[in-house]
Amino acid sequence: MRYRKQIVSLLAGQRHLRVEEIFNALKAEYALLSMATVYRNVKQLEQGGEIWGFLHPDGSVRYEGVNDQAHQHLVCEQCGLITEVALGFIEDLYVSLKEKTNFHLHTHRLLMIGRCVNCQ
Amino acid sequence: MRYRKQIVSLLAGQRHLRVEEIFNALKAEYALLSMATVYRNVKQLEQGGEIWGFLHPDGSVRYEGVNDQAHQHLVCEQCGLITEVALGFIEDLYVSLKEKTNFHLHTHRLLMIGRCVNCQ
DNA sequence: CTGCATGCAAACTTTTTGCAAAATC
DNA sequence: GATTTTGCAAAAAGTTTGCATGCAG
Repeated sequence: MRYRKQIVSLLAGQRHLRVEEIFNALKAEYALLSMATVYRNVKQLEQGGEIWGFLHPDGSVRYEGVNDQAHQHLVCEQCGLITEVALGFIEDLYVSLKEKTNFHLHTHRLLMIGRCVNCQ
Repeated sequence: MRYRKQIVSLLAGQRHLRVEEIFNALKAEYALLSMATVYRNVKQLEQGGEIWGFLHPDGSVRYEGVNDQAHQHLVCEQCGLITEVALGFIEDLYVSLKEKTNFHLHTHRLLMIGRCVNCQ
């Protein structure tokens, strides 16, 4: 996985990219790169928990880096702007879910959809 | 949209179905039904906020009904089992986000991924 | 009637796979 | 050298669209 690091760092910068966008970004540097490779790398990184994908309200699958900083998404349904916020209390869930339901949480994805400041 | 109601009630029953599964379920009753129609209906229902889709960890897009009962998902990454739980405090978010960031929340999707009781 | 929803087939888009060449260890 | 990763091309999924027909208001 020669491209592993590049993909991770691409996604580390607060970005939510489609596979094709990742491809284009890397393509600039590695002209020979193929989509198949990007798909393979993305899938492995996702399974390894280093990045994750979610369904954007526009219908596309987007990926972002999993950083230690727990954070959640505000997605504007009008313009697509994604803002990340930190909602600390989510962490409490991990503990209480384990206690109450014996469900062992590994990770979570909170997508909050609405209208951003500019689109109201 | 002749199939609107059937799709909504199919998804109302605690189910998380792929488009193809919706198609198969309705196909039993309406032999002539085509996938295109299901896609068209699903998309319209989604845009209308009656159902919504999310990316299941297995990679497929699944839909579920939006019922008044706010609820969240526990998805087992091992067996795929989806459990729904009600986490009341999420509602507080709507108010506090509006106050703090002026982001007007319309809806949210919380996916919690981990291991269910049987798969630990 | 008039207009919107549907079925069908074709066109796209997105994602996966087989395999030989190349890179890695 | 043996093993893993890559490019390419082709195939398989998944999704959308054009158009003639059918159903609903």
